[in-house]
Amino acid sequence: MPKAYEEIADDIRRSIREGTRKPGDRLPSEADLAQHYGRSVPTVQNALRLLSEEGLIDKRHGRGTFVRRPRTLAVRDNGRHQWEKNRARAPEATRAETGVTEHDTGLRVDDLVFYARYREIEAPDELAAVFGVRVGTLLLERTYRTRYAAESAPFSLVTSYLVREMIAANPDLLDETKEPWPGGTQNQLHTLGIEVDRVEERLTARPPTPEEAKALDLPAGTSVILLRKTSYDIRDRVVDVTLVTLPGDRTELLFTTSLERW
Amino acid sequence: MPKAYEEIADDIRRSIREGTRKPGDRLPSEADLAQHYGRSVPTVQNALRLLSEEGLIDKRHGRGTFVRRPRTLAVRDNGRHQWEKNRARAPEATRAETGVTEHDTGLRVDDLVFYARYREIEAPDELAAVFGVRVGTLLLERTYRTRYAAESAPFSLVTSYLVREMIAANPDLLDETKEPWPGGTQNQLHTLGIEVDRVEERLTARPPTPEEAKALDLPAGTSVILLRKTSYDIRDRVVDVTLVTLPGDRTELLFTTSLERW
DNA sequence: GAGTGGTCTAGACCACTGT
DNA sequence: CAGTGGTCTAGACCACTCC
Repeated sequence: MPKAYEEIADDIRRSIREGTRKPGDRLPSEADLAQHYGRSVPTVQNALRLLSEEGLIDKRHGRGTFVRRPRTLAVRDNGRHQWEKNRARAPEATRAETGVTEHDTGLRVDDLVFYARYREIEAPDELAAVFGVRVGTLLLERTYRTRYAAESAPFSLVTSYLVREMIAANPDLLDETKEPWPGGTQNQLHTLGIEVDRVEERLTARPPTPEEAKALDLPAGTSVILLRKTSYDIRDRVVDVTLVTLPGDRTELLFTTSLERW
Repeated sequence: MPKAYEEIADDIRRSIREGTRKPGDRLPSEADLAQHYGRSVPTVQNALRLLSEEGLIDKRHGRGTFVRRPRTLAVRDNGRHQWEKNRARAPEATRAETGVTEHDTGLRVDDLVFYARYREIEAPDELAAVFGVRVGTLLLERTYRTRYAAESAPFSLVTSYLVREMIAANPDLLDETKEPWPGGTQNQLHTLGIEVDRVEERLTARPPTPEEAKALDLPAGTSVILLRKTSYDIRDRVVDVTLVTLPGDRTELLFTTSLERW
């Protein structure tokens, strides 16, 4: 026994994949679709919800249902880490010109709006273990939001953790009003004589929580990519842990792995 | 005006986050919840669907609704590429012992069931551009499915493309019955004198298509990670393009970037 | 067979959008 | 204001699971 809402969804999905309906096209109203398929409105809504969850359509209250346009804007390249390291010892003027974010997006500093908040917290179990410190050790938690000047939602949620004691020798690093810091975290660590040796990034993906969907202005039918970046210095200490939440429909991550020559 | 189904969803979501309801717990039946909240059954179903999309609960027909257990099984590490390169020149006995998949998952060859299909296709626009060949050039398309012996669904969908002319010198490479090939693609290329220099991996995430959900046996409320791997040889030619679809709830990707010393 | 979730209806009323 | 999607009801019947 074929399920009515799946049949309707299959039919519309096919029309989108085949190109009969193009990105940006408006679908008939739910009432019209109900009549066309000889079903009730809730059944049609059921079908449309399925397609919405798959990311194929956008429903807009009061306006209609539209075929979604695919999009990917920012590319985040792991070459950024070497790039940032090279900049860490450059003169301030050079560092202030362009940051990693502009390096990623190809935009200029003026196109972006930056926000940072610092807070001190006591290390919970998990972070204490990663940093190799006792539970309760003071950490500096730094929260960042960056968005396009033209848009209202940030394009990533970033939280970074540092061990307070490790960086306290430079009081400027505890002061959120010094952000955005020219040259980024690697330059900040450089002022303390810390050299970053390697960066580990762990990735997973899942549907957004309601809070994430709201903060990143994500439509239904999108995923978030969770990135956990751990920086090690040349003495193999963990010097920074950063958690990043990225919108799956607007982000591409690029990792290049160079191999040793034979 | 608060929406009833959101209030119900918020209430249950809170109970899960706070730990009042633990992973594996069964929720009351929809009828019971409807009575408890003084709402109709469809409204309760609406709330539960929301939580299901978020990946918090699992609905199982005829059995009940359960708090989902988080899981991550396989870790895919970009160290795998150097590891595979080192093996590419090893004796066959060594190569046959362990493949990259076992390297990733920590399992033994016996725990896995392997499947491969080869097919020749004419290069479409996009692949032709990547390989730097004319549209219509013959490519070898290799489709792989690997699954745990104990489970029915594979844990990834893999499709690899090679330029037929580039590999035809070794007829064994055109024969799917030679799979699984000890030492993997890098050893296959090595038999032709091709040395892989670097690997580029591009990642995005999105909800699964119905086909992907079925093939990977994905429950509602999960995402897929799409990985597109491009291998370059030491002459900077593209020698392999591989598309991988991974279940977001069972996979963690790990990338390590080493930086040059000062 | 009892209990669970899955599908569907017919219709009401609300909320948002654009004219 | 007309048209659109959003929410909700009360109840029917089906399909799956387990005892």
